[in-house]
Amino acid sequence: MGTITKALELLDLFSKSRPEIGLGEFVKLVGRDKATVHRHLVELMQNGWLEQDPASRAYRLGPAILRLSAVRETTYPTRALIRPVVRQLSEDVGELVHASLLQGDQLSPIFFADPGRYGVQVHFNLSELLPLHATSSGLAVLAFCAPDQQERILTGALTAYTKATTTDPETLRALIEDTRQTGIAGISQAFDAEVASQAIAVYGPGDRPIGALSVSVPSVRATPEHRQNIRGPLTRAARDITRSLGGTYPPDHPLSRHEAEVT
Amino acid sequence: MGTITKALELLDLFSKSRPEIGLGEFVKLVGRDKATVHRHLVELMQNGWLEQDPASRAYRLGPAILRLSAVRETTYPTRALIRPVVRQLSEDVGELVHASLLQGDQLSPIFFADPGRYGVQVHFNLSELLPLHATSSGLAVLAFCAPDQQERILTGALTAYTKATTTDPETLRALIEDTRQTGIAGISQAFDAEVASQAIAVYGPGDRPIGALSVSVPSVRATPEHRQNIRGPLTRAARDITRSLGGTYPPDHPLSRHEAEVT
DNA sequence: CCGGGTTGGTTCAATATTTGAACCTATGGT
DNA sequence: ACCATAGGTTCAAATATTGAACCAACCCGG
Repeated sequence: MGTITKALELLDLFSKSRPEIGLGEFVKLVGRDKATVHRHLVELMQNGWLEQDPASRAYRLGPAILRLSAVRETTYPTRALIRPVVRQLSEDVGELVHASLLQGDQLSPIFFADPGRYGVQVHFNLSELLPLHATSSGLAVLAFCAPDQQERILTGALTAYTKATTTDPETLRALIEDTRQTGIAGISQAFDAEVASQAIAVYGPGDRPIGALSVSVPSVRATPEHRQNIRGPLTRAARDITRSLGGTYPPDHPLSRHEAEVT
Repeated sequence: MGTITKALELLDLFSKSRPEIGLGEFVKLVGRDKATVHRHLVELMQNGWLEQDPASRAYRLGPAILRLSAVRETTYPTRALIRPVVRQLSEDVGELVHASLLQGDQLSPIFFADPGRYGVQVHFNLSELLPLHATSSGLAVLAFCAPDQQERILTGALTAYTKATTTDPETLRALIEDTRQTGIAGISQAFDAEVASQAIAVYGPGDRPIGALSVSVPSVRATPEHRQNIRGPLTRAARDITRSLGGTYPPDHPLSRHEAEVT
């Protein structure tokens, strides 16, 4: 692992629930030497990627991030393109919908919408990275991503988030095979014990998925009929996103065949 | 310069006018070896900070940025706090107003507002970094920043953006001294030949400025009266921002004295 | 006001990582 | 078929990174 990756990992530790991190906490979280971590923090700070609270001495994300995210969104407005589709789908199926983009070996959620219709609704925490092996979005991507990446995930550490998380590589391979057949990944209670979700990969100009679109349903409402009713709108929405990102579904993906659309 | 800084410099090259950069272009821009640059690009890409267009092979900013900027804004909404003040000030003075945050030895603009009132209006390009020595915002920060940073800037390369840019360290020192007296930095035609601007530093919890608030006027309208009329609202707006960011003006800044308010 | 615990930060020799000249490959133009 | 250009790779040499030990400041109970 190179120095750059180590430094970027430090940045990835930030999230909504952990917006400020002290030196000691960093050390605990990444398990590297204090001197090393400190040097990295200082270098990130000098470049505006972090700033330090003068009082608590804790570090938080710096202004460099803001500028670059503005650059990315004005020149390549993925988020803006995805937003209306996610909103609409959420309305249509009456459930929480979120879209995320592949970032290394994890998924980075970039937008979610909650119809706010039922009393019970899935709560979604934007700004936490999602694992590929324990979420339907992850599975949707994993099933069609580069073979070496798939292998890396399957042979790597498979964290169990709930009792139902699949941590056996072979079982996971079977799930991947299913997903490759239908194009739709379905997972229940593997990341959150109360949630069942379905997801479809979305593509950009390349022939590998760049992310996924997912519908999450509280387990109590996850009947086979409800799940079935979601598939049509989900498929159409995923197609929309892929199209507006300038992508197409490659031959190895079921959605490349028009007649395969689930209705 | 450490590896991390080198990699982050690559990211900083992106801007609205340069949203995609190829390997060769990177090499020209940073003047480092192709192999080095490539290794850095790959590492940034593996972490989701860059992505590569499959067709053109050019690199662009990746989704990691989006997530982190969301984290920063939800937990420490600088941009959201600054936005209304910039808008209001722009309305009040009828000119382009922008706020930027110190990022290393440059300023990163984070918001601007244009009243859209006159026919001639300063055009502002968000998402380009601003130099400290050639902009009023920069001067406002430079006058009150850490001595070693000031020294580094003054003794470093002072790029001339126009014929009027101050590139002599001693002249710059005099400008800094002026700014320290009044708290307001004024510069004409030093960065853009058609623009004169005034700026005031803004502070966070620490005792060094974290950025600046600036009003830009087209040279043709920059009469002494107009400039004078701007100072009051600008001072009040800068105070507002500093206050809402949890900061105060330190003793070495003229704005720390309440009676010093320009009216 | 003392002393022990905690957290942030620094040093410097040992060492692993980065570096870059040269090389390879693919693509597009003529 | 050729050359030019751009992206990408290799491996020995050089350099930057590393981490155990150390220092300093702060907090808190006695």
